[in-house]
Amino acid sequence: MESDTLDHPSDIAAVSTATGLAKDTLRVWERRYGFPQPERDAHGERVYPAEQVERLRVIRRLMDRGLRPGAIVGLPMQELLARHDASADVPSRAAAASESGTDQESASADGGLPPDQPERSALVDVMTMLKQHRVEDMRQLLNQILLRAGLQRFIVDMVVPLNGMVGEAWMQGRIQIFEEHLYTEQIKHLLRNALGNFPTGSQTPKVLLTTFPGEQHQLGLLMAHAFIAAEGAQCVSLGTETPVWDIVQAARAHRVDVVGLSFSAARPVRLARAALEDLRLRLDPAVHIWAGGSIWQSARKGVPGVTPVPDLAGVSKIVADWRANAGTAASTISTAANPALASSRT
Amino acid sequence: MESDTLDHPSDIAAVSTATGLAKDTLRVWERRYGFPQPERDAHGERVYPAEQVERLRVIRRLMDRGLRPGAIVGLPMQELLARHDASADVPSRAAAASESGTDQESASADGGLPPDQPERSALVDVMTMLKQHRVEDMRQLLNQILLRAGLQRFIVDMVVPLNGMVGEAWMQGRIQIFEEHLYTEQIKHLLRNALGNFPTGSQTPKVLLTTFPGEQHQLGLLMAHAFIAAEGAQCVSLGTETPVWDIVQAARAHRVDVVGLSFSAARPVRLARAALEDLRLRLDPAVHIWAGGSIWQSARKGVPGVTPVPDLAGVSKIVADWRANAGTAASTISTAANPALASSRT
DNA sequence: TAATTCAGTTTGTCCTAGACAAACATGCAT
DNA sequence: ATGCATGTTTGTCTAGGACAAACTGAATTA
Repeated sequence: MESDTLDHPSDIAAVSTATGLAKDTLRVWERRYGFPQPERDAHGERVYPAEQVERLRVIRRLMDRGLRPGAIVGLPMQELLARHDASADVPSRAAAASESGTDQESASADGGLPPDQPERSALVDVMTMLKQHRVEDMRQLLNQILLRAGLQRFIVDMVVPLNGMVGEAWMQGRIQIFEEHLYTEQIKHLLRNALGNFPTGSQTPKVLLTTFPGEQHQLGLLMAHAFIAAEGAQCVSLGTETPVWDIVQAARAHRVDVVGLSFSAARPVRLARAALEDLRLRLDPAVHIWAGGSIWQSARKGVPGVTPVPDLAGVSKIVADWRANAGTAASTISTAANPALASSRT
Repeated sequence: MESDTLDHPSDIAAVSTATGLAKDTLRVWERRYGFPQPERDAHGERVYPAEQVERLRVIRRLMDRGLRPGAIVGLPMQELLARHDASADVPSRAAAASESGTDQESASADGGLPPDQPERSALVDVMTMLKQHRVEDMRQLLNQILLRAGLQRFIVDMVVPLNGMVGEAWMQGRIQIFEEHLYTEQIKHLLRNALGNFPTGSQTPKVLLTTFPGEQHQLGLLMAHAFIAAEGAQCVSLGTETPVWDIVQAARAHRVDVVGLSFSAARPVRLARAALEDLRLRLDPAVHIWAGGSIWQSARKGVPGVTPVPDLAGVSKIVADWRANAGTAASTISTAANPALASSRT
């Protein structure tokens, strides 16, 4: 039961999708670090033993936490797990609570909520149910908490920590990928349902929500959507992966006040920044851009004309700010570096 | 209003994500067919003019309809659109009604429903609202039809044709990508909501639903989920892109009777077949595999031990069949070639 | 007429190895 | 402590060659 590590070798394409590492990257690592070191089939093509794939996945996880390939790629499994524990403790509470294999919006270790929530044990209960595949029970419990705590608190106190725990558990092999999928699916279901019952109030600001191409990241987007909607703003979601140009078009067509983008920690900061700059350039200067998600944990500098939203709890404030000085041209705001970092790095 | 074709050049990575064509493929086409023919930047790297990207997208669309690259890659835009109209008519009604840019489960041009549905005009209304960005009106109309027609008829009579129309409209430049996204998002919302109100009946069979890695394809999966749930079966959805091995684990853990996979027409048949064979091999022989979606329009042979579900209307029958001879080992069934083809090819 | 087999062609992906810019770390000066 | 100049790390791009799987279409058989 414990166990069954994937036991069959895969070609480079399979490894690439399984780990999220580009094929080019896999080849270049082999050249540079000597790992992975796949066998070759009759035709000279790479064949990766399952054990190496497993290691690659863990490496990927560590990288999402900010560790750099050169420091970890060669290491044996045991050592990797040790690094993992290490990185969970010291570097920053934010990074520790953050991230999940699933995908997730942001962490709010210091989100300004009572430290001893009554939901503490509920978290454990949910994990237990997940591990025992009691889907129906899990859904009921979550739903009950949602109703009791309200949408925003539910997200901050339950969903965010759960994302972390689920990712953690996967990393340590305590749960399988399919259980992670199952969890994600339930949460999405719940949030969508809750969202459906919200009046599509025509309050300001009107926010267009989506992600850039490459950011599949549904749960994060959905959490943002729910949070902003709960704040009384009017949301239009385009789903994930909208090309920049189409975001511009959509913003124009819907006459939105704000474009909200969601990012996961999983992708290179460089791409995100380039896309953001591109968007800022093409978008009407009067339209604000809010960029939320875990990139802000690894990015040092912000992007001119873009408001960083390092955690969900910050949403309320930003909406309030917007309402305070509505109509101000966006591109002059927040040229400064990301303030979120100042607090967590030390 | 009409227009704004994307007006800025992109590098190979951007083109790859924008068109869904692999980078290797883009390079090899250039070598073989002389198209695309990107310019080069100061560093000798490819820079694709917007016009070529546009053409590539149309080519991609035509390929999804079954046309082969060699026949169309060199052609100018005008000619491409002509081919498009041609392919919509003659080859097969199935292929014409099928496919959409969004993504879609299957077509049922001959799904056994009254040819003159009262919803005929509703389809046009929805398209109009979409083009005018009257999101709220659109949602209300769709919801109303859903309630009146019931889930299954709603999907077959509204969603499937709409998917086709939206894809069509995009192809002809009558709507933008973001409008397509918007449409998809609304439908997902609606279906999830409907699904949420369904009792999670513990009837047989118990079906595990997901897609293979690489198949992002949420809408198709969701439609299948809704359809099967409406049939009274018990569904567990893992969301999209579950690795084969994890499907096996999940099937075991949940003791399901059937594993249902959803496929889009967009991806190479070869990969799908390989994955299916792999899955068949690892899965308990008593568990049936249902493979639904538009692959069956381009695949000639079926896969041993896998039941093809070429269109949603077929689901009812297959569920009924299962109930009739429940418990029969699955791997002996349907070794024959795909029956769906016999009718459409001639 | 319809299904099979066989050759011939098309097509996507993989291979190697070199190059370079952007992101990062580090040390130095203010 | 903060700003700027290093040096290093790292992902992605390039080239043309190779090959197997998927397709086409004709010839064959039931």
